[in-house]
Amino acid sequence: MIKKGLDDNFENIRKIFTEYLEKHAHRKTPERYTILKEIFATEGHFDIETLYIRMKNHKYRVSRATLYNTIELLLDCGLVTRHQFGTNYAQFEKSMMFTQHDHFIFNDSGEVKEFYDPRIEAIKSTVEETFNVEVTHYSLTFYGHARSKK
Amino acid sequence: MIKKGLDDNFENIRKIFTEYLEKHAHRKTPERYTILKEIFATEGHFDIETLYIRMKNHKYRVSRATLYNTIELLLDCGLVTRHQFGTNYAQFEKSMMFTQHDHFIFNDSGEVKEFYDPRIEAIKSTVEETFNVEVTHYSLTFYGHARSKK
DNA sequence: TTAGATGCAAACGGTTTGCAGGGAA
DNA sequence: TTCCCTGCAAACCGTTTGCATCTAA
Repeated sequence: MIKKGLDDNFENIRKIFTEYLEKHAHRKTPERYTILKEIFATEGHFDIETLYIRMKNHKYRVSRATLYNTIELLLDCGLVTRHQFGTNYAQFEKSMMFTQHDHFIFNDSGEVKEFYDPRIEAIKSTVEETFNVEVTHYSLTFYGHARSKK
Repeated sequence: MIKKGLDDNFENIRKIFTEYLEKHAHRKTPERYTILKEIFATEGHFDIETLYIRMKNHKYRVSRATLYNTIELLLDCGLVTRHQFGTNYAQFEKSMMFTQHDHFIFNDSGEVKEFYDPRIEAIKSTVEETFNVEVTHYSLTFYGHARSKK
């Protein structure tokens, strides 16, 4: 049951990607679909190198160039989100349609926690009014460490 | 009057840096003080390359290596803050002791606006309680564009 | 058939590092 | 005098690009 649900969900993702590719007259290559599948098959955040290694381990050889190229498309159609957690390399995660969230990063390990606080929307609105702008996206990240137990 | 006030303020900054260097048994080299001065003499955000060029124009030749080295010290003693606005290079700004603020970035030009909304503190507290952590710092950045006038 | 995509490797650009020479303590 | 710091240039590493080859349409 659950398995089927997940499959159905991925079918939907696949369809979104297909529609996007068709709309923009991009080719539907097997590489692109395999990358999409690999990304949606795993949880959490990843960087390009990790994804590259993972696909190698799964016996599917793609070039880094194609990974960068495809990630670009996935970002453009909203299926993947890009983060830059204070480092000089990018991290990504599959978009979770109905669960907008922000991040807490452990200073030492880099471990990522997710949360959502609706009050951020109020701040966003205020910023939009203050500068007379339209916010397209935002990034809220807290950094810190476990509380020292007393 | 105002000029004097600024100078006094910089004297104070200088003193903070000196105390930091002494405390950590780091040498008080002229390069380090010149870099500090250059950073506090200008407004807004900057990256290493910009600072490098600017110092060259002011007829003071420093190596990039020394800039990176010194910035590290300034970050460590809290006189400078580091940002990574979604790019793969870092931007910095002098710390403004009494004016905590966040950023709005224009997607096209990269222009930076600053704001402060106290409601972020409430979100921070909630995150600390939720994950039982202590937040050491955070980053809140909105990205967007000017409102299209109708 | 052909324009767009892939794979490979070289180029790029910000940052880091190794090392010889220089200067603060 | 000592050894930390500086300047220079090479190394690093994530990302981008050029190009020959391949393939979806």
